Amino acid sequence: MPAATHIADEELQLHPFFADLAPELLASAKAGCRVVALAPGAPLFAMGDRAERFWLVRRGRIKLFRIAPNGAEKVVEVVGPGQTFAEAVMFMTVRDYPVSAEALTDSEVLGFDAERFLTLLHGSPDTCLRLLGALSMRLRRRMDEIEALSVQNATLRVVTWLLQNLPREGAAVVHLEVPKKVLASQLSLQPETLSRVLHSLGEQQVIEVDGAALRVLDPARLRALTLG
Amino acid sequence: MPAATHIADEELQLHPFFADLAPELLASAKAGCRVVALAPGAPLFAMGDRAERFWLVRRGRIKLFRIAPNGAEKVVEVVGPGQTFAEAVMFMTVRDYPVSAEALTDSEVLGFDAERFLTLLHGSPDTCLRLLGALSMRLRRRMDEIEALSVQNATLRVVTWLLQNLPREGAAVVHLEVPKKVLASQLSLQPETLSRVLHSLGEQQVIEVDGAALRVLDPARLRALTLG
DNA sequence: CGGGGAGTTGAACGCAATCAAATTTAGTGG
DNA sequence: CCACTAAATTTGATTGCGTTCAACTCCCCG
Repeated sequence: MPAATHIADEELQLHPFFADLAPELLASAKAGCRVVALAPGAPLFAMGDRAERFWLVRRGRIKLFRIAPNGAEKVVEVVGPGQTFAEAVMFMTVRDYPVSAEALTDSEVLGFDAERFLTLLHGSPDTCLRLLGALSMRLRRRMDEIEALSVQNATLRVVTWLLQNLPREGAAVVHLEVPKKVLASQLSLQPETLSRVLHSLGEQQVIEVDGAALRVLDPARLRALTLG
Repeated sequence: MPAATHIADEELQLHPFFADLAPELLASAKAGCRVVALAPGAPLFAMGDRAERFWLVRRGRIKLFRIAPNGAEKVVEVVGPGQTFAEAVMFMTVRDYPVSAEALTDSEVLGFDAERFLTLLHGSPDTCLRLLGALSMRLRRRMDEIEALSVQNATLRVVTWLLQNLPREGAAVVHLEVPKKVLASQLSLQPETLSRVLHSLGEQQVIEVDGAALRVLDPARLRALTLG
């Protein structure tokens, strides 16, 4: 699919970071924007690269990950349409990407010039506050993850993830948007361990596993498991 | 020691968040400020409490931690003089503290009214940008920690911590500022495990343990361990 | 002296990682 | 539509690291 290089104001304004911008500031942001199309598996940037842009996903899914010195890969996050990533590098003195990014699926992302965006932030305290809100929420999620890694075992991490990804209403089914091994890495588990945990939860009649569809049979019991 | 209730402009301006503020804004921040003295072990707030203030340490050390449902305690961070904490709650819609805080030593902290500070941020984009920088750096550190928990074993976590806390120049000695069990919790280890790791590094002639003083005998070899 | 917390040491256990192999699924070209 | 290959996932067997439980030592402060 060819990249649509034109970017409508309306498309950007759907995102909080651009919603408050005065017309001339929005135009400036657009002027420094670049559209990038990515095939599945294609890299966008690598950890340590000089970070001159932050990104907004237009289509597809992008995997953010780190490679440890020993070669182990840890998936930090998977971002989808409408989500931004790597905004934080704009504000750091060492402006290097702290993660690598590559497409999981056929994707299209918008890259915004960090320097330019930083300049226009001076004229938009509202956008600054939205950014502060976004980073604060992310910080909290990271802290949740650190706690999970520190005190929860494999089953508990999977259960917590299920509960967090359960639709607020409607059928209690979680559809995996990524391969199981990617989910395993996000939860800091080996694929084998995730498989065993899901199997075990299935045996206990708590969930029902059908490929990428995880049906939660008993949400209450699932919640009870987290209060151990 | 009684709390000094007067707060000099100069004291605040040492901190980046206040350095850029126009005089009237600084005065406003001060007006909403409260001084709190804490004895060792005294709680400042608990996770889940309504967060109406963010804090600056004037003296002493404050432990930020979480208690998991199963009762396990995880120390997230220890903050010292000149450092702020819990700023992020200002920008979140659910304004509850995501951690608990208590004094490790005899301490004194300044608590700033979040609502008031949020208002004055509208008039100071520079301060907004400093906050964004601070949160971004913190976000990166959290990501480092997540990677460490995911891919490093106990020894590697201790070694990495040692390297990060080694003075840039001078004697290669790390003085523990907190009890070993607090450090263990920060590294998500049991106290017994930390003890064994330090003992083992001592046996290998990489470090020398003398109470709270950890002398690094061979920084190069320490660094080599991280490249495993 | 004596109590108590912090830290260390020892022994045994258990969870998840690792290694290995089978099996299912997905993707490709005929 | 099917055959074929590669990748994803599952299952089984084994190992090892860090936890857990328990006892002991060392200080510091009363």
